[in-house]
Amino acid sequence: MNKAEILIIDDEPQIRKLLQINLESNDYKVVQASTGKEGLMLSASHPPDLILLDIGLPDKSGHEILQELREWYNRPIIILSVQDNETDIVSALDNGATDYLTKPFRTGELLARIRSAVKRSQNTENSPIISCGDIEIDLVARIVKRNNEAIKLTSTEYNLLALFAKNEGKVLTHQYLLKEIWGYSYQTETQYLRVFVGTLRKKIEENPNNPQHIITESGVGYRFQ
Amino acid sequence: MNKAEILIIDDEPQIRKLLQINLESNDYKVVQASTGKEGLMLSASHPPDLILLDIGLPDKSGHEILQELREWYNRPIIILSVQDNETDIVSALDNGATDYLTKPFRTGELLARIRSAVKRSQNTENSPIISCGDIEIDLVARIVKRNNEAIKLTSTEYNLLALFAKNEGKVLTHQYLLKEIWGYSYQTETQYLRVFVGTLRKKIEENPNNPQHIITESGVGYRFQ
DNA sequence: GGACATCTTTACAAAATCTTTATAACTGCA
DNA sequence: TGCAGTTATAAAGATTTTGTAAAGATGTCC
Repeated sequence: MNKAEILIIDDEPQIRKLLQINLESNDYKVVQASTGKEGLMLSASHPPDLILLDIGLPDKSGHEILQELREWYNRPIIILSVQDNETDIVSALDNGATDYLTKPFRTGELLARIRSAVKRSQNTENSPIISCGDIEIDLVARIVKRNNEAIKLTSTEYNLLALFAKNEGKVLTHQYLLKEIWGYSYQTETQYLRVFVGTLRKKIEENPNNPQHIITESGVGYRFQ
Repeated sequence: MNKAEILIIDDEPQIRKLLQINLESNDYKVVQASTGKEGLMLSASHPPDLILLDIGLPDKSGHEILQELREWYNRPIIILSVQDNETDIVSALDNGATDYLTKPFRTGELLARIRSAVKRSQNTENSPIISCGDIEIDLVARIVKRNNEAIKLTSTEYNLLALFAKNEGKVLTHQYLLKEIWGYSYQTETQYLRVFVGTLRKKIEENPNNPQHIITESGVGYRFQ
């Protein structure tokens, strides 16, 4: 199973270190940024599963970063702050923060709030297995089966298929798919999609030349059924 | 839009009263229960949009109530508690609580956390569907059905039909349609429209020679009904 | 360091879609 | 009826989009 990835945006090295140690020992992969700008770049080039954002950054206010992130990033953002005033908290929550903790925080509580947020964002109607015709996807174990036989997928292939399955029936645009899987800054790389849809079809379709699961919506995107 | 409904489960009347006043003045509908048992009954008979649950109840511990609720209730549950110990918080969050506030709480913060939770739980709701006789258009999934059977449309055909459907009954001029679908500089290309209305009629009309949905308004434009 | 899996990029063929042209059909009116 | 203006349909041509194979690049694990 792949580790969930967490991006820490905080200018204090000792806080970053503390978080890193705690998160890594709880089986998260950690990426760090010391400025808001760096955080925005990192999240755009490779979207993490959750962002821990310090409000008091040197270059830009955390509120600005939050707003910029929320223009496209829709996974959890937990705010960490020394500020314990209500205005800050309310404004952060209303601007799309998932949660708000004041420093010093209790590590156990932070971890629990991270677990809770990640679980909710993976939000699959509390059924961890998506079934769709002859395809079965176990979102917890990250295993895909076709006619009860396990299929070997690379990490990107799996992420793409899981995203499709979570949105069964809906047309997902190229832009959206690229943004979710590769990151905000990859929105124009539609050729990636063609290649990966191609390999996915070879693995999950009965007849890849006449796909029954991943349907092309020409000019728009793809649809999973 | 209907008011969101909030169920308060708390044994202290003065807290309930305080919450009630604050919530109602923020346009929520409020239902109250003074015991865990009553709360379970009320939520089962008429599920609210969000539950505020006090941990320290006289009959059953709030943790038990939480677990029982989570067996079937998947909208937000926010815990209110005088307990500020980490064990309680972690256990509540891991048992499916959406958030955890310690009393005394700040009203503005509670309201912001409620807004945040409600917003998040709502954006997984189903998509709006425009229905029009035997035609059904799902604007989010980008799917068109006739007599419950999916119809394959090209991107331009779909855009045109969606535009028609959003303006059901109104006459849309050639100019307007061309401007919306093709762009400002195509306003004189009425032949495009004829071609695409033609293919659309073939796909969605019972008898394309006697269209019932896309009606020609000679010299002006088209009307969808 | 080298074998291996995976991702990225390139090139080209195939398919789908859009645009244009030609022609037929309809409508209202003298 | 015949005419002018508008609309409908079919089909050829042009363009865009998609699919596939394969080579190059990158990273990982021993």
